[in-house]
Amino acid sequence: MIDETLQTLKEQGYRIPKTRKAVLETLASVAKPLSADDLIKRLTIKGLHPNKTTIYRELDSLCVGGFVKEIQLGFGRRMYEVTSLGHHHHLVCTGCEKVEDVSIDKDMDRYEKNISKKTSFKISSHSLEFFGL
Amino acid sequence: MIDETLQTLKEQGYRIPKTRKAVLETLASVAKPLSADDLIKRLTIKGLHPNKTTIYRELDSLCVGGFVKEIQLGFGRRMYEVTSLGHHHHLVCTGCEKVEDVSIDKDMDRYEKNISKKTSFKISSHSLEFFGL
DNA sequence: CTAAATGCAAACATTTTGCATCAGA
DNA sequence: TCTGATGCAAAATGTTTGCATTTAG
Repeated sequence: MIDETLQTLKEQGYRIPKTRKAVLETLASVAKPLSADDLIKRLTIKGLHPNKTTIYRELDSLCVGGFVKEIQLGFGRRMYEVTSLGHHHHLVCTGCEKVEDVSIDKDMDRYEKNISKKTSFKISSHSLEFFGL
Repeated sequence: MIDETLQTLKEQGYRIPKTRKAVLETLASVAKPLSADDLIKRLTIKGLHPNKTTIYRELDSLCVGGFVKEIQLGFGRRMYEVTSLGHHHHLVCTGCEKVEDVSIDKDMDRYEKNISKKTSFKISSHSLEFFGL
């Protein structure tokens, strides 16, 4: 639930203006990657009229706080997802830009550890996308 | 060798102006993802002065032809690699943007097939990036 | 009250388009 | 020669910044 997230935000000194709440609610309920522009459209439907600057700043804050993360899908714009969905991968349709989630993580940890061992690279995350139709 | 690529290009009706040759040579010799701007800088050092429009168009053509592919590293700009390097994954330093290649593909095909079976999604490619320091 | 959040306009960075000109085969 | 490639200027996208104003707590 996002109530928990809001609580954490408050404790960290963030305030909870309606835009922030709506951004989190929207990202959580859609459960798909959205762009800044997607968010503006969805909030507008809800009767809010957030400035794009606000949305970009909002997404940035939430990323820094770890509540949201940015993902790269090759759409020519940044896409964002709530982290509370848990780690997963994406099926990306190269035709219509539709995105679905998949989780097939069993072996990924092993991979990461292997690579870290071999290369002394400190891995903090990975992203795996499948492209197709 | 890129001679082979150039030959293929010719057979497909492409011409081989010096910019195209230099773009392919550079991408092949650097063997790391480069942005349009990186390419312009490198070609300038080689005494060429390609217009950015030309470079973007060039990269686009080579992608369509399958000689080059675009990869998403979250740098805020598109990065390109020659496909002749073979499929591999990337270790991306989130501090300095340095990129290294890794190939750990043994199980990926199995994953792809599994997903295709379960979801009727036709996978044409995947990308896997590890982020860290 | 006061620091955080917002809006606006303008700046930035990257990529694309239209059109006239140039050049490889 | 003829079509593909190029250059230039301008526009389209997506994102960021500075600064004055508003607002949540």
